[in-house]
Amino acid sequence: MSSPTPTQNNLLAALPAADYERLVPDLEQVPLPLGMAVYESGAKLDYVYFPTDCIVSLLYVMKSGASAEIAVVGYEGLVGVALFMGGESTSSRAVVQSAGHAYRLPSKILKREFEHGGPLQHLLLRYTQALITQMAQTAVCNRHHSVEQQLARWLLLSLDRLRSNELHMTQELIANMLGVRREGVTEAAGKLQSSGVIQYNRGHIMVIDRPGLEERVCECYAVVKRETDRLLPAKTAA
Amino acid sequence: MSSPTPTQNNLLAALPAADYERLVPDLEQVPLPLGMAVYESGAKLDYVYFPTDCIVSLLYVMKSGASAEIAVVGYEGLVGVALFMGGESTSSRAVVQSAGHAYRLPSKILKREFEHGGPLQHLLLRYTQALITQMAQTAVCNRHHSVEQQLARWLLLSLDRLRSNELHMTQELIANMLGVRREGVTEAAGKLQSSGVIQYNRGHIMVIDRPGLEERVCECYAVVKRETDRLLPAKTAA
DNA sequence: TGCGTTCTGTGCGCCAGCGCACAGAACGCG
DNA sequence: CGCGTTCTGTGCGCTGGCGCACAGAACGCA
Repeated sequence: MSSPTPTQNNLLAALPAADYERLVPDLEQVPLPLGMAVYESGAKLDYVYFPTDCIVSLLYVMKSGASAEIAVVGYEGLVGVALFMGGESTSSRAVVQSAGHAYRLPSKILKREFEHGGPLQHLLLRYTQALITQMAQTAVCNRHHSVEQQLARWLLLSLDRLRSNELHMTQELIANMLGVRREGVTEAAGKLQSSGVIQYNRGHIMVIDRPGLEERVCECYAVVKRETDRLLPAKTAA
Repeated sequence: MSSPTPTQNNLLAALPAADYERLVPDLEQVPLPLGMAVYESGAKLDYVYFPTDCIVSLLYVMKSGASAEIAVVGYEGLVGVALFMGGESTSSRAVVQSAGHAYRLPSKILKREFEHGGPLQHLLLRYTQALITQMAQTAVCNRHHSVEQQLARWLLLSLDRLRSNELHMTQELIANMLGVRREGVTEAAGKLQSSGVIQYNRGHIMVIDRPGLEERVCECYAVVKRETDRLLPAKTAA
């Protein structure tokens, strides 16, 4: 597997050529190993990250140690929206959930470009709105849906963001993301497996019947997907 | 009670004089009656609303009819961030939760001003980030905290946004916001009342011991408040 | 090959919150 | 003043998810 190019990130790919060319010299590819904290709660952001083949979870960790995922970011987005929103930091952490690579850009550069307005700014703001939709729907899902439905939603969202149908991830980790017990994930995954929708194997999950999975998911997935597609039409230019 | 002025909305009040003066002619005060849908899920936004003495809930209503509040907006913010984020619409509804007034501004005008960049843009984006924090924390709270804690959080957030210590609101409505049973609210409110923290009376709630209430709330309230205060320093200029 | 470690499956008892079904209490309209 | 309507309180039984405690299974390193 060769090293990914910047245009494998949809936001970078969607930039007008002129903007893209101006950014390229400052883009630096970095490997993002599993579990790495891309940024910590409350910390100032030195870089923003454009994932190409990894996923990063935004999650909040409570004083008690319990945690909950707020949103997940993959090749369709960037990590660090707080930078250009003006806050410089957020109360959540960003953790690599599936190892891979990202291009990072110094905060200063992104801010400068953002301030120019125009397509780059519009693109980033539209992405931010897609992220907002994801957060809102996470709140709703947390309130009303079963662990099984949430697991299905989480799988679909994650796999969409990896352009893949498999995932390396222990049940323990998934439980942390969903903010539920590990045993709850075991049970839910067991049901999905015995219905032939997924195949689970010690930290390796594979979706073998995507339509089947989509039948079992709650409406939350579709809401997020529809809104993401609406706000971020696939690659425009490079 | 005389009619509120635009500067009772913190965002409007924080604008530089020049920007404010430019907007004033297009600001129109409107009464927002209880229960009014300021905008519907998926609908195009014709106006944005700057509340002065009311609160508006952003909530998502599921196909089943069940609902959950995503965030609440008062004099500190505006309703309709999707407008300048580029989406023009959102998947949630905005419903008046406590009647009062707002100043509304035609979408076109706000968009034009936003595109100029500068203080107005920065202010709106910072507000949006505060809103994001609120949504994220709502997701966390929905996952991990008891109805009583959530009720406490909701009361504090709502009252902060009304600059008040009382609220007209039935338990039924609160239950809709929190996405729980009405009986659950009755029970939680009963506990708070018997500890002398609030006083409840047929659609009329009054906080009589705010420190007591703050002792019972989960950390989610403080996170949102701290972040809101950080991002939106109180009135700057008018 | 063997042994520790990590991951997954299972079986409890427990409890918060749900759904439902009423009863009383407060209000407001004619 | 009386009567319908709205709001609040209470009492069930039920269930999904929690916390805990193991046991087996797979892996990986020596």
